[in-house]
Amino acid sequence: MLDNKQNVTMKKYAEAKHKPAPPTMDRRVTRTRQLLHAALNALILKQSYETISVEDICQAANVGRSTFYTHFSNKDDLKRSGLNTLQNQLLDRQRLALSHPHEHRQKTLSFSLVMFEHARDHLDHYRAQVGNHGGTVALTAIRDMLTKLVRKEISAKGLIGAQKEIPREFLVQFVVGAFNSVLVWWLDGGAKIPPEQIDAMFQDLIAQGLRLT
Amino acid sequence: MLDNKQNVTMKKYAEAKHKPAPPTMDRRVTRTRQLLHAALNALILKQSYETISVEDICQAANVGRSTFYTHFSNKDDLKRSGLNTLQNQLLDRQRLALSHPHEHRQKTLSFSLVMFEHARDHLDHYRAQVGNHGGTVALTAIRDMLTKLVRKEISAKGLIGAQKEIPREFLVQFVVGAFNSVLVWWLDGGAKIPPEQIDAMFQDLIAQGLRLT
DNA sequence: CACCAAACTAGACATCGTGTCTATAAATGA
DNA sequence: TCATTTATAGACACGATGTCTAGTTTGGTG
Repeated sequence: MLDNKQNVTMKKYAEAKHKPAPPTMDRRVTRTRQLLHAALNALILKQSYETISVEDICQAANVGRSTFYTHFSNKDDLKRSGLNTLQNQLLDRQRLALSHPHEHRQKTLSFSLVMFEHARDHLDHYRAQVGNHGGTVALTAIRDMLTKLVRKEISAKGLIGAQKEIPREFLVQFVVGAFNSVLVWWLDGGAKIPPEQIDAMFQDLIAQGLRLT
Repeated sequence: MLDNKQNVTMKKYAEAKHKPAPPTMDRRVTRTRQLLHAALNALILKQSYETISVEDICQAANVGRSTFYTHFSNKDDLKRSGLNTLQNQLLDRQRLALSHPHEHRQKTLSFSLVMFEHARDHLDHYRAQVGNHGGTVALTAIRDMLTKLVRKEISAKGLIGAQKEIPREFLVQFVVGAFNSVLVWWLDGGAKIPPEQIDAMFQDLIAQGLRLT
């Protein structure tokens, strides 16, 4: 029932979740997918993700609607797939950064700068995928990934005084929520502030708190 | 074109955005709306908001689908309308709290405790409307409201040292993001921790920052 | 270059959810 | 009781989704 001829053929390229990319990929496949991703990203910058139809994407990409469904099972699938590329790059950088423990300042969370920089380097993708217009799909994915990262970073470090009695998960949610919010704001504003600077601001608030008079 | 007989009649009760409630309301109207709200809230606790159809809601409420549309223009409208009730109550409490300046601790943001308490007092509503299953509608609304509140609170107070150079809006986004995230986490977990305690934790992190060793 | 397998495509199809409208029955409040 | 307001079933047009078929085009390989 499920083994449709077309689907079976395309499964050859099925992105096995975490393997890099199949050795060689038919040019047409590459082209089509790239066109669809680009089209979606372009559309998101103009209208909200929810209001975009598969038809719209195909039209913008100049690709037949039938073709869309041989590559992706629906709109969310397309979006997620685009996000995965970014995510893997990001995780690679993250690992790289952590593998240099000499620069690893102790009292600091290290995930944020890497992420701000990565976002700057792929600004268009990020604005579409993660910005306000991008809908829930990407934000959920990013949030999940961040949550794991932060959980690990916080667990690896100790806490001082009264904060020992605060549930770890509370801290994680606090940090991730604050970061996510700031990131979206930064992206929607066009990422005018340089990564190092916005990260410094974020680190300052995380470490020092909000100092009101 | 737009003046349909039914719509015109129902407009009598149109909630004029911020006026309290019409003097007398037909029993049937009250009953129907209440049923629909309850049904939606109940459904949200079982499945995600996006997957719920108007048909589903009507079935759960035991109300004709035609009837639905004489009261609300769509699913989001119903949701928002439910949220408005909560919001107005919350804003009232907020005003009340601010009108007692003697308890008004200076170096502190005051919105959070009021909100945690209000959430505790209407837990079922909140879990449905604001929790993770609740979709984007409510979160957006809550976020907007919070943003205004926090913006006002921060502007009213001064900042110390390096933080003077951080954009106000950055601070606002940081605080709102952190709070929202914590609130959702708390609600999804069943709000086991008492409001005073979770607020103390929040205030501690906002004021002192994350103290890592 | 010629060929075959793989990818593209238009278009048909069934299905579902939406929002509007009409005509009728039922409930309400005066 | 009675005029008015609601509730309702059901029909309708519409648009989007996901599947499928049959025919065309394309790219990689021998």
